[in-house]
Amino acid sequence: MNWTFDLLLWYDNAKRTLPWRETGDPYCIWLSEIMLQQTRVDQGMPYYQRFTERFPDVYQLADAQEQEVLKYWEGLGYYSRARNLHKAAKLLAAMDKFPSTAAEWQKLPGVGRYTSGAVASIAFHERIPAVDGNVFRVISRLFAITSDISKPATLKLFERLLLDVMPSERPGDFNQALMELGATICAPRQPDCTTCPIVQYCEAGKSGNWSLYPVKLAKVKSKQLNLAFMKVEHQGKQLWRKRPEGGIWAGLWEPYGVEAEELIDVEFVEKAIFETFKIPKEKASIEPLAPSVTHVLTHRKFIVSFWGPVFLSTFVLPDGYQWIEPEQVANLPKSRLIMNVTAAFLQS
DNA sequence: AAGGCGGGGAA
DNA sequence: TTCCCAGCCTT
Repeated sequence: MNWTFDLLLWYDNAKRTLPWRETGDPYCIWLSEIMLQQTRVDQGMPYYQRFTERFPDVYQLADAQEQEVLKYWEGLGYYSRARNLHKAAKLLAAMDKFPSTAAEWQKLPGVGRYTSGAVASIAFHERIPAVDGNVFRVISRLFAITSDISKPATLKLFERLLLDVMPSERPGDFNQALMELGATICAPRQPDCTTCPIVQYCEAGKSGNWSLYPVKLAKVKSKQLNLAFMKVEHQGKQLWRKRPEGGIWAGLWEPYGVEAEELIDVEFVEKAIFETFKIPKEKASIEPLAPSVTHVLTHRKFIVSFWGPVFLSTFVLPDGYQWIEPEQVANLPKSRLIMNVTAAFLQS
């Protein structure tokens, strides 16, 4: 007997009931894997429900407009996932059937080593590992591995190790069991080793040294940036733009704004408005629309202020911006930051 | 190999 | 605050 047996036995009894575990549909399994990238189950669940209701199969998704797909992703973050999902759906819809191997799945946009392994093992029973953050933690503790998990070579090491030990039967359940253990018992802090089904095999668990694993050297450094959004109006319409490809919040909408390294005060905003819209300085006088807020991301910290309103008598359209009817604003896909402050823009 | 890319829950 | 979550892509 070995640890893989005990792990699977535990999984059969203790696994959570999740909607994507109630189906064998590759579309649903693929969607769930994309949606849960760097995202907790609790956070993704309501999105999964709404998404599958509106896009029940790959053809419905492929036929949709990207803006509507983003609308259903609104607030979930990492929006390139939604755009790549949509692109991949178009490719899949043009095929006779879903690919059945991890190698084929990994050719699709947004599908990397983890997701391809997860989909192929769960939906098609291919004997291939799926190493995510949970698996890194469980396996590094189980074997007291001190390799830096932020290095690609360490991922290969873990995949090699798992390929050697994973059972031929139920590879998908085996991969999910590792993730389930990491998510429910073998937590980053305060793991519950007393209820762990494989603690007797675990180097870290037996010695109480769980806090040493996994080893992760790279740490993201957060940069601070200042943003100012302005309510600019012309004949009852507001100035908004769809953020360009390539950067943060790509494809999502926001009101007219400026960004700067330095603090953005009223003088800064008045100067920006004067230079952009060429209106008389005395008419460029504006005030705060709402209190400033701090918006924190993993790699950014934004200090955000809101100004206006600015009424334009002449029609000025900065590059990339459009005039939007206030009633249409609700339909635009927006980042969480913009979702939070849209009300202040509409009412004031 | 390194950095960009969201948002939220937990300690 | 800090960590990290069913990671992927570009440079």
